[in-house]
Amino acid sequence: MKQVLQEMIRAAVARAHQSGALYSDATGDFVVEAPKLDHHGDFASNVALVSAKQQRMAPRRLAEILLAHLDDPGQRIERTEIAGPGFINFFLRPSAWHPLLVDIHRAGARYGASDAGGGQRVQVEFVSANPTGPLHVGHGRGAVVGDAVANILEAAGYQVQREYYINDSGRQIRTLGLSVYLRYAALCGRQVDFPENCYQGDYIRDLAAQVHQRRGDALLEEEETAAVDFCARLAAGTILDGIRKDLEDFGVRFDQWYSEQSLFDAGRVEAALDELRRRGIVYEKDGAQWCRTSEYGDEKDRVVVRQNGLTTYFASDIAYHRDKYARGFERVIDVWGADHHGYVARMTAAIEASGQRRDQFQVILVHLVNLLRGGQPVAMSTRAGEFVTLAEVVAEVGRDAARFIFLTRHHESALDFDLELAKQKTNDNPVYYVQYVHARIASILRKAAKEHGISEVVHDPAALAMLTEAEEIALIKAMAAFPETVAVAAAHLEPHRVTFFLMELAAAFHAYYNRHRVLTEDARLTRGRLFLVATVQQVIARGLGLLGVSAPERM
RNA sequence: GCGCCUGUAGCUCAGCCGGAUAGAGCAACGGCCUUCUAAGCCGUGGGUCGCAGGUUCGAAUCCUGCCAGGCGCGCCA
Repeated sequence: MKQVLQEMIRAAVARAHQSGALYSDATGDFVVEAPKLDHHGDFASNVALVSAKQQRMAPRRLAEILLAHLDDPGQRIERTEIAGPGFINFFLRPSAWHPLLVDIHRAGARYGASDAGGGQRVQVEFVSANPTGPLHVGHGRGAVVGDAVANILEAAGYQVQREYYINDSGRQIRTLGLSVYLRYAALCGRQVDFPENCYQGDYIRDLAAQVHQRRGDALLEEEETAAVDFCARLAAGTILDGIRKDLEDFGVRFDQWYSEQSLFDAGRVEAALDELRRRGIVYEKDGAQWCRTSEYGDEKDRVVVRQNGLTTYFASDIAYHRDKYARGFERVIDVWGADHHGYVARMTAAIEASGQRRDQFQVILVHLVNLLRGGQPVAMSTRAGEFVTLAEVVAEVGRDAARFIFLTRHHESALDFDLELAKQKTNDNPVYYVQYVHARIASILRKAAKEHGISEVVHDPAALAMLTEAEEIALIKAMAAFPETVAVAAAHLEPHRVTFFLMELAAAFHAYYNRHRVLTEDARLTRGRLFLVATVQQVIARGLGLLGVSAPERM
């Protein structure tokens, strides 16, 4: 509809220019948009303001000339007005909206999709929590944001791969092994000091018990390094299995689980460093090896090989990201916790130094989640091992509520997650507000089949023509915003836009539902309204689907 | 000290690649269930968009400076 009006305006300018009413046929960079206020019409354009200077004419006068030359062959426009400093407001006839309803209905699940991405291969890497402990709510937010972004990019025409990077090498894993080993030794009756920098949580004791169950006291006889290594591998494997299960229960699936250790095993870390050395980007200083990230926008150069000969985490990351592009991804998106934001510049620098463009790499920084219960903060201390896990939260409030709430804020804004609120089945809880629309419509459709013998929603132009109530047009207008919402959400990597869209569409539906009946005495009107609500149901389902939230038939 | 993020109604937040009288939800107050699910709807009140400048016909939005809060600034991961 916007495009139609845009074309009409362009044509009007051209016509006015031809007739000599305007100096120029230039339109400037004008927009047609849905105004915030209803009484500003269905659409408004700033064309007269934008091109007033070029046309050497006052905006309002220019607007008048444009309107005089406006041709509306489709008879879509009911009336127009010139308002404020020179906006042109368009008020459309209800009939102008009806074809859109048919389009949406026909498009089905493809409605809102586009080919903006042109099939470009994109990788979204998210969660990637170290397998040293269970996932907590913060990981949950990252999981949902990453998953929803991936869905939205798919809808926008990208070919998306979801990946989880497993940090299964390095010191944290050794610390994990040591933690389990020490708890195990204690189980065997040894007197042990448990250092503060070891993992404190109860799950470590559980893992130690597993070790004991499997090996008895025998591990104590082995050399400590080997024993710790055994504990590390067993613990990391067990924890990772738990993480997989928690994510699966949360509706998050990955196409690929990529092991850091495999990078070393395949020699990719050395290969990446070798290449950078050859190109003089990695150099030696003070007995360590450094990457010249400062030449690519970072504050300073970064160490990739320490004095002790061990590579840093950053070195693996360089190799890992190099491999991502080698695997054919043209764009790479990483979802990180906001506390890692200091890492963005160096990673971007490394990627550019490795031969990619910096715009091929984007980081989504997901901010903190404050867990509350009834408005009171829930005590959480990772260090002391006291935290509420993602699995516990999902078990308590449900997958849909948790996912939806994680997406009710911009990801760069801290989020308060109140467990009590999330469980409430009231309008305080937006997930039910939206799902309820789907369930209500399902209920109507069931009743239509059962009591009115209407088993199929059919397109009948005469029936659609009867959809003239303000609430009906408002519903169609709300749905009309979906493709742009998806497109903008994809362009900005902002899934919360879909959430807000759904809440608005839901509000429009509930208002309609309370004011008008779908199933009426008038068969034709009923047919039209059924077509309308079936379309709404379909868009709601599609939107919820992008967020990974279910669309229930009953509630 | 430097860098990033945040600052919008009593509370929680949208809006931020410039547009009209800044929007929702919650909370407060008042209404709506013999009819498709009240997990719903309708109405009322509520604002120096952190502050100060600048650019612009026009700024919550862009630029500069300041203030407040969060986070980050390792040869840790």
